[in-house]
Amino acid sequence: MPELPEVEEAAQRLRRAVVGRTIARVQPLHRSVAARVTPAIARALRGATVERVERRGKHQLIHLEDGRIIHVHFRMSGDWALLGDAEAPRSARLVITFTDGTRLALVDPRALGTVDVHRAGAPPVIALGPEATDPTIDPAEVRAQLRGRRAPIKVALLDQRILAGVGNIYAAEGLWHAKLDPRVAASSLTRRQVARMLQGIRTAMAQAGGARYATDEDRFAVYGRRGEPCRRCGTPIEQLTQAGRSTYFCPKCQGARRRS
DNA sequence: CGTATCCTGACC
DNA sequence: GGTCAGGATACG
Repeated sequence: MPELPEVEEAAQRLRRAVVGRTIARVQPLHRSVAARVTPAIARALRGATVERVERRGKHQLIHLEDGRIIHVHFRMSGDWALLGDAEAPRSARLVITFTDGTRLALVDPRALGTVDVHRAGAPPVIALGPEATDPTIDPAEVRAQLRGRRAPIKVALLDQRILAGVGNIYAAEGLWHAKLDPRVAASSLTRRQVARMLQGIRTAMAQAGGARYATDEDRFAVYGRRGEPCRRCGTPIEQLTQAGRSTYFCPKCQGARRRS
């Protein structure tokens, strides 16, 4: 499931599965896909060969040799599944069959994911900030982006134009690592605090991408842990709602009054 | 700016 | 039955 580390992992599986292969058949199985991949568009994909797979933030771009691009976004619950000979699961929203028999499914229980086919020469325009995992990001530039934004920092982080790939979980996790209060105005962060926040997000994402944990419980420091003791100071983790999304944080070590 | 909305499933 | 989900956008 899908924030930057998970989409990156999915894109790698996709790459291994489809680069160099030729599409034999495209079957939209739900209106979430069929609304944009019409029967004519699906038919026209037959015979096209995949040249490469690119990830930008949480977006995946399947570049075809003829210049067309299949643009996929998992939204809340999308993922790739290789079907083999198995029947497509109930949650499959799109199945692509390749000439060598490879069968790839977009599984997406909530059916909020999107698939768009762009014709050659008309690539998608996606407004994204720098990749959240990029260690060369200049904190001063991110701070400049955050100036004049009255939203709380946690809400601003969900705007993909600030940092590409940060979602609700890693926004909370990154702020915890950086000991920053999710409620403070984005515009109030110092350059130093922004630098710490960037490091915190990278730390959180690196932990997700690295060792696999047995359960979700061990993967996150604060996300989904309301009432459990903070790993740093033991204070119970609190949950609040910001812009309609849950935010988890430690009221003590992410307190508003602490400086740098 | 916050809120509703798309859609389905899991859980209380 | 209601509420809540790791996303993004169209609203008012």
